[in-house]
Amino acid sequence: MILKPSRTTIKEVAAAAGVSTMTVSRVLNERPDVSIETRKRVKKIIEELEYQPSALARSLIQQRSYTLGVVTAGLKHIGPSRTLNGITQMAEEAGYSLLLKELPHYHTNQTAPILQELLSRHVDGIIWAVPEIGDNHDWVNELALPLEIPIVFLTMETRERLTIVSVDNYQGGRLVMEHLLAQGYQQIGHVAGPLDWWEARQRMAAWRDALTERGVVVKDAYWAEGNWSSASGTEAAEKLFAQYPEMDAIFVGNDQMALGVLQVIHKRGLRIPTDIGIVGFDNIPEAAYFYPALTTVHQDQLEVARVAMQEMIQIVACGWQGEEQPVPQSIMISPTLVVRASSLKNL
Amino acid sequence: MILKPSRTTIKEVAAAAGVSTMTVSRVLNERPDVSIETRKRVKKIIEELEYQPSALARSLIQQRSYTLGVVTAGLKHIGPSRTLNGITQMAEEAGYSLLLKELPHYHTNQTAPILQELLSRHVDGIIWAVPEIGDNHDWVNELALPLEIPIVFLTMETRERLTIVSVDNYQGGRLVMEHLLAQGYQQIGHVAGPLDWWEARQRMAAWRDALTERGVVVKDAYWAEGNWSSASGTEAAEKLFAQYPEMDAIFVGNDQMALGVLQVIHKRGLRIPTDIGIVGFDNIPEAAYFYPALTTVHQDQLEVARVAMQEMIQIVACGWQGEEQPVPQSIMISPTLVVRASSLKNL
DNA sequence: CTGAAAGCGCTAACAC
DNA sequence: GTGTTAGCGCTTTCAG
Repeated sequence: MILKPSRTTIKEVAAAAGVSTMTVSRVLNERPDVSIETRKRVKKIIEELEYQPSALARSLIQQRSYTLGVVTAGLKHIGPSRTLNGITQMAEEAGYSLLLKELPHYHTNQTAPILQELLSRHVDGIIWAVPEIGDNHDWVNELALPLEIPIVFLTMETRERLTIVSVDNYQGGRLVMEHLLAQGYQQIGHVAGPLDWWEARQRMAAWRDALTERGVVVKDAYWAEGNWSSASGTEAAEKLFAQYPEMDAIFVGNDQMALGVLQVIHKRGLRIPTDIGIVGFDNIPEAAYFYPALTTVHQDQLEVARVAMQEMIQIVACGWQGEEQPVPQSIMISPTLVVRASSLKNL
Repeated sequence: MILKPSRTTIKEVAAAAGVSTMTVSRVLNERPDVSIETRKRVKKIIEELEYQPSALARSLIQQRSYTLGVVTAGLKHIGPSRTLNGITQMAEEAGYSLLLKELPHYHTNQTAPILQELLSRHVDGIIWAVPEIGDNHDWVNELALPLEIPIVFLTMETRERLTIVSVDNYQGGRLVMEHLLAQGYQQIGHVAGPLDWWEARQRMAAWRDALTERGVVVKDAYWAEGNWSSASGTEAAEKLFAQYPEMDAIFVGNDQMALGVLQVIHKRGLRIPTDIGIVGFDNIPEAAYFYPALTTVHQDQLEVARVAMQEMIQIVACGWQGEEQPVPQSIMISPTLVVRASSLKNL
């Protein structure tokens, strides 16, 4: 089969079939009110001419494009790209095309032009898949609320009147702590991600709360802040060992930092998990092959995308049918703990 | 500022400014033939109404959308997402929007519908960023050649009449081998990626050629095939040690498999790089924090994207101006060797 | 310098 | 069942 660009128009098909463009249109849209014969004839011509209707022209007249805008950031990191992977799959399944924008930085005050551009391309909705860091979501009340098309946020702190889908990082942290405590670890330190990240704060809060509930008075010496990189994990671990020598376990804010932590532990000649237990967060593919294999928290990004897409479609459908929109809500997806050798003191 | 969807039309602007839509259009497109006063007045109204022209309507009439289709696969892996990252950056810079499609699998015979859909949305060109595996590019002669819009392929074997941009995997492999030989390693084994991948074959060919040039008769016992995963790296390493005990270095097809290989080496109590040297490929962020830090080959995906976008823009521009198209060519981007502890026998 | 008419490719609304 | 008219939002062409 040879593809031509969609330059064959409905007019040519109509002419070739000896009918009006309207009839061709009806055939294309599988309307019932076309006689069997005409339908057959038109379909044959469509095949022959390899006619492909213009989604652009359709979008224009139907005021609906079946296209969603996706805004992301930090695609070169595994987290955002996993999220995007989930979105592409769900969008495909739902019959939507995606218009992709990647922010140059996590922080950008250029959100208005980006929304403008997506709007100018008549997207039916927007998925904002940029992690919440510092004040990089401060624009939402000003810009997102008045937007007449739906916008669904991923990985953002709960806010009134907005539709948000996030993995429950706090719960993930609690899973880690329950596990470590159940294994008999007592002196649990924490390597936090950068605390301007909402996710890092959630994970840390879980650590702090779990300890506090056990009656531990959490001191500043018990934790150190990293920046998600393995290098920062190394630094943080050195610091922690210096200021908290009794430490017998570390809850590390992500797997990459955990890798850096492991290095420090090996250099110090400590045994894992006997002398010290380690747990990470994210379940990157490599984590199962760290030395030792790393216990970590798995986030189901496909599930996040599925829920986000469901919400989106529901809102779009309601707007389309003139029905009342569902109340915006914040939905949390539960993560799961993947237990491996690095934290299994009791075998 | 409050954004409305782009429902403010050029008509309303024209009415509010007391001019025809044509004049507004001229102002929008910065045409010179509008009086200063009229221009000012129109611009003011545009501001006030927050008017945003419809890119859709423009695309329809101009027969040009300033949109490119991007087809990718395996986004959840770091390689493809890095590539996509480069593409988004370069597209933004060039003023193009991106319509993203992710194939459900690397092998799919559903390429025609995907091209069709992109065409129906009037993309100006297509970037096919799916790695070449088995016969998953066999459709190109049939479908891509007759396409009236340009299509640029990434990471594909050279083919006549097609525009292709790839990292030179063969050269990368040669860099690895030069380095290992220079370090004094003699018995160099290879853990290949899955050999239906073009990239894996290129890397392996470099290994084989380098040894052959040194007068080594390459035996089947000297290599094993993996599937890119750390698990397969472990298996391959076990197999290699069994069938090639004299081995003093391993060139591993990617970093993730190298991680699995490292595990095996540690369990066997061998010292790196004294007893055995290891080199990977890809330079994933974690590689610098493997134990020991991994020597590997870095691929500049941003450069790949830049070159691909340049080619694309050039071809589009020529088609637009009715000029002759440049001759399709296959462009190779040189990778670089990142030397770390895992292969530094001589310090 | 400005506007009127025509039309990009398609479909909603109404005829017949 | 089918065709006609009108128009989505914009720009091209040509008149003035």
